[in-house]
Amino acid sequence: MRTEGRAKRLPRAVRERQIMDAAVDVFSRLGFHAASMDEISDVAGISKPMLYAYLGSKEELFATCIRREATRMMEAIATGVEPDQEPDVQLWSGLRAFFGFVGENRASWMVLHRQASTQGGPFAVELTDMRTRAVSLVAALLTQSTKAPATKLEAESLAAALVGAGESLAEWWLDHPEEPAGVVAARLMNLVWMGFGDLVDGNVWHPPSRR
Amino acid sequence: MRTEGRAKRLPRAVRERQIMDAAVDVFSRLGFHAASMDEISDVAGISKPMLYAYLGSKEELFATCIRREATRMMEAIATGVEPDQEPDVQLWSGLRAFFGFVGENRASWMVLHRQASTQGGPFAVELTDMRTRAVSLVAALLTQSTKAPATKLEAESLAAALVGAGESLAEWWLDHPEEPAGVVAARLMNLVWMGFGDLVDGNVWHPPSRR
DNA sequence: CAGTAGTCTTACTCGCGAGTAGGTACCAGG
DNA sequence: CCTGGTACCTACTCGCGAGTAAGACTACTG
Repeated sequence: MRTEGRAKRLPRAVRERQIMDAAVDVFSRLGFHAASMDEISDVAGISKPMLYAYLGSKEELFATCIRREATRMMEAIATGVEPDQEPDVQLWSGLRAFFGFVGENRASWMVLHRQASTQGGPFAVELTDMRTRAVSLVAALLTQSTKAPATKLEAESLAAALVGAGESLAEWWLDHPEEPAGVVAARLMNLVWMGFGDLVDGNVWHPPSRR
Repeated sequence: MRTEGRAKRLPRAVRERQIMDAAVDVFSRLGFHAASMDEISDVAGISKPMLYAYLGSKEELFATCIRREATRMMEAIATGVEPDQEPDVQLWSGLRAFFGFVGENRASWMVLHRQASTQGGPFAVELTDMRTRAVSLVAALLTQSTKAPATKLEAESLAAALVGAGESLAEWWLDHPEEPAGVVAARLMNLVWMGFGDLVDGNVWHPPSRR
């Protein structure tokens, strides 16, 4: 991963990108505390003072990583989802987009999910923000469905459970990469839409290919 | 939380308990890296060398905490679940036991879920062990249900999703402590057993009080 | 070609925290 | 009252990592 070519004297914007990429990589592998600024500057192929000059302190750098990756991910999902469709189709497209993103951005996902959630610092804010947006999205989807959950609290907690199920399944997926994204997404779709009760009886939810 | 009475010259077994309790408390609040041995010994009301004499290095201490709390939790669930019952009732009792434990042992839960899962060290083993046991438990429950998921992989991933949903909902619950454990458990039960599809149509799952 | 702005480096300081050396108090049993 | 053992302490060493001082090298601009 180490940058080799020693390409010298690059413009600031480019360097910042390189540094951010390196930081996400290192943070995802080691976690916030265990990651050292020396390691990050090393992976980025620059010296430490550059790092401080461009991205500030370690905490600032981490927060910036979170923000960037969270934005990337929410955009990926927003792009993938299809509004003005039946609730089940909306959920389905959202899940596909989510698992698609995780599959192609494992490091981003690890920084977001594992690292950010544990460090109680100013980062939790960024992360909680994104998670809240995701939960609200799902909660809105549930509420808009006819006789769905009554109270706001109920919808929110169900949405939290669903988001958590997605996160956890994504985590599991990291250990079983042989499965394609679509299959994993479909599985979760079936779980949350049909429920075990129906699955036990052999009733499954079909993707919109039949439409 | 600081131990005041300066009760002196206690037998080793008692001190070890105190130290473990203090360690779980500190680890849960600060995480593995940010927690210092000085802080732990301070909270436990003893000096650092005692800590090292009794519980070994920081890593050993942390691993011991994980093991103890994981065991406590799995025992709580095993005690709460009712085998030889219909699958839905088994799941229901398991969920109740789980949320009951988390509600009364927030610190234990945080150490287990947030801290242990992120530190890639030798702890992950302990934690993964427990999680695997939990997932296997659920997977077995699913497989034993008649026409349930075909492949082993499918059952496992669904179980992982369910366990994750539980973890996530427990996390959400920490921010909404006003809700009683039973309500939260019932909500998850409805989600995973009935699915949104049924919930949207107003079909809910009833706890076994009707039996 | 001097000046100025921006890129980039080596070589430090300094505090924090893991782990330890070397003791002191207290309680057995002889 | 001595002898050993166990509980317990103060006061260190020492490395690692965050953050910085001070300057060098390049490139554009007049």
